[in-house]
Amino acid sequence: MSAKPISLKILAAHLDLTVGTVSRALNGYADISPVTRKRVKRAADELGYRANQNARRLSIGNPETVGYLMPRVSSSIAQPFVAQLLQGLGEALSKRSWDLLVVQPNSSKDEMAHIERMVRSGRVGGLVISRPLKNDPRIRLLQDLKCPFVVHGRTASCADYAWYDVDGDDAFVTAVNHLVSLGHSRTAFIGAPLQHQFAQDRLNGYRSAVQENGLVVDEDLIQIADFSDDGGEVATNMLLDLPVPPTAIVCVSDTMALGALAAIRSRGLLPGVDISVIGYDGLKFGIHSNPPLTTMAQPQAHAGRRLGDMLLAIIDGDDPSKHQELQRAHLLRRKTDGPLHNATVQTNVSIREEIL
Amino acid sequence: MSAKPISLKILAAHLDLTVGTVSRALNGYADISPVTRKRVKRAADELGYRANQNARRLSIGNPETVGYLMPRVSSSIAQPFVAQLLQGLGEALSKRSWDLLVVQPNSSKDEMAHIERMVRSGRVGGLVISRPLKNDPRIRLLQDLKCPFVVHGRTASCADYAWYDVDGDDAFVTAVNHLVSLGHSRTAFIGAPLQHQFAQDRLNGYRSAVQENGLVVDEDLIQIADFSDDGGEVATNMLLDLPVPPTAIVCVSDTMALGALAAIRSRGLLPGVDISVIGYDGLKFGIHSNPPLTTMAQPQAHAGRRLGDMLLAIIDGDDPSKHQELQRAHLLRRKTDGPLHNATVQTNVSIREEIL
DNA sequence: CTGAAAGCGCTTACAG
DNA sequence: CTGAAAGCGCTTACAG
Repeated sequence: MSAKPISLKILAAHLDLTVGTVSRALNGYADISPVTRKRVKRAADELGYRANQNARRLSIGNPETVGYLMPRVSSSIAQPFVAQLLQGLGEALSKRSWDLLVVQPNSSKDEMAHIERMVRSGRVGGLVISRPLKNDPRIRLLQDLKCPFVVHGRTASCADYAWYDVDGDDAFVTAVNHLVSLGHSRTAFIGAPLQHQFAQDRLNGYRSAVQENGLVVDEDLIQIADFSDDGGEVATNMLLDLPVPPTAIVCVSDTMALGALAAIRSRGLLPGVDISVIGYDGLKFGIHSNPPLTTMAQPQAHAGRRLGDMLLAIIDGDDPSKHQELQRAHLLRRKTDGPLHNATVQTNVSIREEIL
Repeated sequence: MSAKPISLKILAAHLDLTVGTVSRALNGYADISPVTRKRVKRAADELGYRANQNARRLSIGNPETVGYLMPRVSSSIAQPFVAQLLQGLGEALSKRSWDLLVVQPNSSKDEMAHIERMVRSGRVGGLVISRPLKNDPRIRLLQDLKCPFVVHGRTASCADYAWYDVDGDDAFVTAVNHLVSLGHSRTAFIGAPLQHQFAQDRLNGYRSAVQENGLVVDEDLIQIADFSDDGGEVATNMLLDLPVPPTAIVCVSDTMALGALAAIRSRGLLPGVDISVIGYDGLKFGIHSNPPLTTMAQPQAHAGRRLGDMLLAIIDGDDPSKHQELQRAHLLRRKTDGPLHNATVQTNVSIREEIL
């Protein structure tokens, strides 16, 4: 189908030189006379010669490629960060003109098999993985395979590998403190399934912040749901049905927070006035929600870039544990956080009494 | 850094066979005795042998890899479709265990260079590109290089290559007709820069629908702006400042429509009541806008999958022009479209008079 | 400064 | 049914 590319051999023949000489000229070896170097480069340009990468990489024994394991199918709203991450990774790799391979596994088993195949077949020199589970088998596998890797996120015991993460614990302390300062003493937490380490971290932050403010953690105020807007909506409905509903909610993601807003509005309540909601991520979309979503914004523009740089450094021989970067999220106030509104703080018991 | 993978040579030595025999056994050649085939496969499994892909691909002369050219940095809201597309492409390729390479160029020049390098260096056997320009140099280049490719979107003269597109012309006819049926006779169009073919297609649909309904195209009602929510907001403000503002607006994307909603709300008007707005894309996020966004939804879940299948078929030798697929968008009514509301249809002239 | 040759790890006609 | 050998297109010591 595609036109046969010209090889080093025919370029050499064209120049009346040997392939070895041409190769060295092209690769800037010092022991080539300036004049033939010029000649060779010119001819290569003219003929559009490009070294075959499979051959080159086989020869030098380096795949010059890293792989990115896409997070498995999550809610369609949640994906925007993937494009940004790829962008950053690509930038980092392009400085050395390495390639970026993406892999999307269907199941956990599949994922493990993919990893093993990728590294054993010499296709990649390193891997980046996202959103680790609490006890992530991929990390163990990569360590066993002695394959350089970096993780976007981190697990509880993360001392011996490289990672880039945003401090979810800290973020939720900030969020809860902010709500307390607005007068809220019943703040609920809407979380994602706890096998994800990030879900656990954020819950930990919530718990410790509640306690540090001299309040008691009410387990009824902790709702774990599907990591989606629908999940957020379901969880919020549970909370609003409590005998004593919360006056504020922190959500593990902006997407879930959008579901929370929907549930709140559907009851005729006003987010930010009757009930405060704080999301997490800082998605730009939150500007357009109803009302605009207050959120803990994470500085994720550089994540891909940093992860790429780290991985390259590790492949070059750096100690992975030297490459660990913890960023902080910051409170981005829009319109869904507000002072405790006493008039509307009523229990469902009293509402029911009114109805009866 | 990474553990040295075991090669065919050492696997063969381990089995007391030659590499040729082992290779054929592994690749299921018929002329290998069943018993040694079993023996070989078992040993391969036990030792975790995986054929080195650079060597294999060099030998068979097939990169077994396709590349995806990421659209250049667009607004962060607009990116979600990238993840979906990659997912679909990955699925299609995985059936034959081909690899997916992603490339993100920084400039148009950079992009052309990338393409040339990718194909000339034998890194990819085919390429998929997104969002073609009206006269897209990438298409010409790929044709010159005789490199199999498919395009996500299409240009005006698209007879001789493979593409998958959603009919933007048709979609805007549908949108305008719908608004006309609601009583709107002054519908504006908010578009993106016209070098993008999709922007032109959608404008064409708008124009012809207006005319087909016996109305006159008012050039003041056509606003081209930056392809972002801010662009949509700016354009809408221009429209609302007209002596006789429109009563409805169709937008070239949901993202721009969100900006339109913001501009409308900021004037104390109600989208869907005072002014109708219809977006394009069908982003799930539109459920959460204020109010929920009516949109022309495109069935993009399968785009990646289809494009991947097409590309593979073309690489196998199919005629590219046999692979052209045009999907239709459908009207997804949420809350921003409504009947013409006479009470609020007032020109700015009258508003100004009130103020004076 | 350039050439001749070995090697990277596979696949695949060709013998036997 | 298996072995011996050539070849894929590069890179890189080693001679000279």
